[in-house]
Amino acid sequence: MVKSSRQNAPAQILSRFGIKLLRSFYEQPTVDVAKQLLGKYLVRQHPEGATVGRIVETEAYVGPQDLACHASKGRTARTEVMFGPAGHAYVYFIYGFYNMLNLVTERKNHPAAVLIRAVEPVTGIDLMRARRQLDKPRDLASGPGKLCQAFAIDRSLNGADLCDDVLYVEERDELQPKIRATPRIGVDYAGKWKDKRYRFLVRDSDFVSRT
DNA sequence: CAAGAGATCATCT
DNA sequence: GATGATCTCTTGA
Repeated sequence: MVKSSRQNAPAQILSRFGIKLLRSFYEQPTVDVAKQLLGKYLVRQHPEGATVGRIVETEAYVGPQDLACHASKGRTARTEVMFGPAGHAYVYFIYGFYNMLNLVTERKNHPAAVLIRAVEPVTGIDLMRARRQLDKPRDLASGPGKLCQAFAIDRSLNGADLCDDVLYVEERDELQPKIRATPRIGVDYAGKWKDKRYRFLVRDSDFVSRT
């Protein structure tokens, strides 16, 4: 018995646990990172329990020239993290209510990041329900503000290293899903940059913020 | 279902 | 003093 279950162990480990993404992943061009994050798993460790979600929607904010990117306004206290090395969280507060989670990309002094807009709840669903005061899995993390609420992500995580153990992304045993690209949401002020197709969605996912 | 308003505060002018 | 990488609720068809 013991022997036969040991024989099965490697495959089980590969499918049940993922491999944490390395900093080199985040150092790639921002659009590539945004696309490749789809189908990977956002993991948040927390005293109340872990929450995990399959990333189904992202947006790329590619640098200071991108008028939708906060860094286009210059280097300030808020945007400082984006000017640092890749593989850190950029979390900011907006509209007086919501936090937004971004993952910093590219090299030091090139301010760019990927906004995580929606995940499909996988682990810790009851914890997400409690935090969101909602039952339906589809509504738990189908938007950047909702997902931060469900995952207990706030500005205390601004600057967190994604190569540590509190907040990170892992790859599981899954091929990259089919992708759809659209303009980004809520950036009408960004001139010619507002029409760039820098929003990426998993095709056919029911867990995106909007279609 | 679509459209609109209101909530509420950190950040930058 | 204005605004925003949003969400939820209300209204009305």
